[in-house]
Amino acid sequence: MPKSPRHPQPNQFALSAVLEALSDPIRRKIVQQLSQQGERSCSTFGAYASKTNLSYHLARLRLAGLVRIRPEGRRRMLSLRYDDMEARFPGLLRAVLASARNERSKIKTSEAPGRG
Amino acid sequence: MPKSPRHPQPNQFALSAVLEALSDPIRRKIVQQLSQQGERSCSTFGAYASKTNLSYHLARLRLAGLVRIRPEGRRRMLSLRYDDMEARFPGLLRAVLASARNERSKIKTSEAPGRG
DNA sequence: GCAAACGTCCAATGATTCTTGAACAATCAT
DNA sequence: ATGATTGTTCAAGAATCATTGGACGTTTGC
Repeated sequence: MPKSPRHPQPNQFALSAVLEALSDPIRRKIVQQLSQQGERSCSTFGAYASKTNLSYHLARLRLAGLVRIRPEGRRRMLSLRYDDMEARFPGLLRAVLASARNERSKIKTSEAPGRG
Repeated sequence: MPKSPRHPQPNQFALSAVLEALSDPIRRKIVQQLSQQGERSCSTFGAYASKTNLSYHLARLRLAGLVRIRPEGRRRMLSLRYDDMEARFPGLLRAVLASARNERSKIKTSEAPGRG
């Protein structure tokens, strides 16, 4: 694998890039998992996209400042840059994660209360 | 002008559509102005894009659930659907608006502490 | 060195998005 | 009805994004 990739600093984060990154369901899912389960290798997310495509999505998350990628052996460990995001855009990531959780339980809201 | 356009209900709002809508600087600027100055006519935002292009951006905001468009005479009045957004995705719009305000004051952060 | 495991980089393709201009529609004033 | 105002709709082009396959680089193990 190539060298360690570039990571922007918090004061370089662009709101447009962050929102674009989070607007994609695959990328949002990855961010969600990282927030729940902590650091993980790229291959953990192999089910969400092909190898190449996953690399593309991870690069977008990285360039937006949302994730950090750290080489370890022949793997690359992914982690959420929650604190950096919080420093730059307070409350934003938290709100998006909460909204994503909330949306999952969207199906069926008003209708047929029935008995169950 | 055609009939009154379609507006989705809060339980139909999609997080991806909302984040996509807010990821564009022009659309975010419009949302920002609406949040600060209340209801306004489309033409108020004529400086941000051409007539046709503006109509396109406003349609995206509308379909995402972010704005309501109401015909009044020969104008169309725009307003932010803040409460509907808050009901569907609590804290999200507030966080984005705060982030947008914050970003504006980004230029020059760490450098030349000097004496002032 | 050679092969397998894990990912990245590049070029190409298909799908969306953004932007524009021309034509159309509704309202207001004369 | 005529014309000006205010926006929408349609078709088309430019730009960007998403996805894929093939080649390549790095680490691990024989």
